[in-house]
Parts: sequence; C-alpha cells; structure tokens
Amino acid sequence: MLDQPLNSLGLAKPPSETRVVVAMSGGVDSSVVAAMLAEEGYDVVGVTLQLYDHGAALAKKGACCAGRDIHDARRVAETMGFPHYVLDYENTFRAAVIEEFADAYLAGATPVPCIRCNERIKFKDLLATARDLNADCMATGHYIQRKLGRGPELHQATDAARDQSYFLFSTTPDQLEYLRFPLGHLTSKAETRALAARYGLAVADKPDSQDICFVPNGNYAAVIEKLRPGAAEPGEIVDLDGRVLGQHRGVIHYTIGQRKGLGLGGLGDPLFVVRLEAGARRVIVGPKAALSTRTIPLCEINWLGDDPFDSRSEWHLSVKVRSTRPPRPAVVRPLSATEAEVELLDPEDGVSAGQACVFYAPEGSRVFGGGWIWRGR
RNA sequence: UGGGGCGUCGCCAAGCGGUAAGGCAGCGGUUUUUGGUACCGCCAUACCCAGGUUCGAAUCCUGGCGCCCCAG
Repeated sequence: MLDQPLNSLGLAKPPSETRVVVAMSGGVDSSVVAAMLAEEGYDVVGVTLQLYDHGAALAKKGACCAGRDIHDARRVAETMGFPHYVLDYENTFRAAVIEEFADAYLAGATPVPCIRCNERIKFKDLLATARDLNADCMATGHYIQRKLGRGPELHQATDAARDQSYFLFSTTPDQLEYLRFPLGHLTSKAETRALAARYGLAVADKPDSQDICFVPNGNYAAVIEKLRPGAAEPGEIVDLDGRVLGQHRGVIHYTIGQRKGLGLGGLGDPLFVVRLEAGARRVIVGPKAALSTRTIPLCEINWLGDDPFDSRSEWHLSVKVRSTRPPRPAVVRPLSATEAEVELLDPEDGVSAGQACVFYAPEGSRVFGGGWIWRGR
C-alpha cells in the first residue's frame, strides 16, 4: 500500500479500483470532469440532483440541475459509458436553500443561495450519498483547487476570472478531505470546452450557467411572493434625514447599494439603497458616499487555517465581499470560533447582510474560509 | 386683474434669432454560478396655447391660459 504510487486523484491505488462520484449538473464543466476521469479509467459514477421544478426550467437558458440539464448529464454518461443516477432533491433543496432565500429577503438581507446549495446540498447530502456508494472521493466541476499542505488546503483556481472560491468558502476540512476539483488548474474555460469537444460531448457549446438557478427570468421577487404570499408590502423610501422621498414596492425588491428601481428622479445625483428596515418596511437611500463600509460583522465562520481561528486576536488577510472583485486587504478580529469583525483597509460599497465575506491569504492563492455578513450586535 | 417673476422630456435644467446640452428616473444590452455595482446604447420634428415679425424663433412682438412672489 505504501509503495503504491498515488493516482491523479491522490489515492494510492489504480484508477480502475478507485470509485469516484462526479456531481454532474448537466453543464460543460462537470461533464468534462466525468468524461476525463472515465477516460483515465476510474470507476466513475455520475450523480445529478434534481433540485427544483424542471417544468419551469425547461425553457430557461443557463439553468442547472433540472429539466434539460438532467438529460444532458445522462447523455454524457451514455457517451462515456459509466453509470448515472438522478436523485430527486426537490424537497431537500426547497427546505435547505429556497426557504431561507425567501426569509432572508423578507428580513431585509440579501442571500447567496449558490453558497447554501454547495454547503447544504452538494457537499452534504450528495457527499453522503457518494460515501454510501462506497466512493473513494467525490469530484465536481468547480473552478477551485485542493492542495496538500499540513492537510488538504483550499486554493483559488488558476484562472482568476473563473475562480469560484467565493461560492465555496464554507467547505469544511472534512468535506475537503473527500472532494476533488479536477478543473481548478485549467488556465481558461476555453480549455474545458476544448476537452468537451475532444470527448465528443454534446454540451461542449452549452452556455455557462448564470443567475439563480431556480429563479426564472431573473425575477427573484416573484419566487418569493409565490412562497410567501403578501411578502411584498409597499412602504416608504426615506433619505438619511428621514424625509420621505417616495414609495417602494416592498423591501424584498432591494439590496444595499442598489441604484435602479427606486424611481426617484429630479435630484442631481443618483441615490442608492443605504439600509433596509424590514420591520418598518422602510428603504433608506443616500448618496454613493453613504455606502462606504469599513467594518463588517461576521457569523457562521468556516475557518480553513492551520491553527484555530480564535487562537489569535487578529488575522491579517485579504477578503472578498462579493464574487466579482479581487480580494482586498483587511484585518479579521475573531470574537469567538465562529464570529468576527472584519476591518477593511479600504472601504467597500454595497456590503449587505446575508452576503459572504471570504478570507484569502494576503499573498498566494490559499482560501482561509470566510463568514456570513450580518447586522451585528 | 397693482407690481414683479416664470412656464423646455416623468423630474431638475441649459439655451438669449440659426435650426433642442446635461443630470436624475425609465428602457435595452454587456459584465457576473447571488443580489447589486459599473460600463455601453436608447429616450422632446419638440420648447403652455394662438397669432405675428423674420430667409429662419424655444429664443423678438401681441393676446390668451396657468403657476409663483410682493403688495394690498
């Protein structure tokens, strides 16, 4: 056993004796992972979760995990000749992701359902299923890297433009032990598509998924109103001095930093949503300067450092407050093992409760986990 | 019904005789596995109405109409 060389998944046995469950969304990325591993001779088992009403998803471009995507995944399995299972996770997904999504908006926060889905579905239930299937590991098509240090470490993808670390910060060390991300080192998405073409996969030219998968046409408010009838109660739009400037269509339509959709014209400079008071159904607006945020309270922290999070009074890290922006230097001060206060060296705009704050090494690619932004106190 | 001011896109606002700036809002798009931001594009044959003067007017004149302010 000890002298057996490690295979490409880091396991000390030949691919043919290594069972790997591939989480297949039906998109190009996970399809290529499955095809690639099958080609290498691994004992691949493809699993696709049906997460929500596929009827609604049929027409949607760039969806995932429903409707047409399930068939796409199945076809890849047929093409490459490995078994493929579809599991009905509609109820689980609704309970673990969609319900909280709705409640977060009702509370005036702005959720990130994609992270919850990774954390509560893909890396929890699906991962457990993989273990039940006696798989040695589970692979996904995420653009992120797992590297071995003192233990398995999480690192940003080689291609910074595709890096998905923001959506995977809550991956725990246990999960990381078992997970594999074979696309994390690719230098561009074009490479993935080229591989898909080489394997003859029909999904090679399939558009990238985007937007929230269970929300049709980007109209997330409609989903919330369907789930929580009467959720969109109108209220006042108020400026920083408390003056009423207008009416809004319900707090669920807004997020911190939002400019569009206020319908307030005639003022010289644009107005942005500065604060949401769900209880009073109030939307507070102000100039761009009022968005500037330096201190951010975090809870539910997932720490991926080598030493315990609260073993130090402060960590000098880089952090991301949104997926599309390079990490910025910050001081993270633990309040407990799972709570902290983040001080950004340079303020960010549009920081909203419900969003994630992800930790990175000041230099290099390592991801140190992160936490959920909340109102604090 | 004495005096003064003003009426230009949904809102604010340039223009002052030469053939309608800009901002905000709105709409469309790009970017993006959250929301949002940002960026790009579109957005008054028309300037309260009716006459008139001019080769030519939103810009000048006359008369209406409507606001506002100061006096009463």
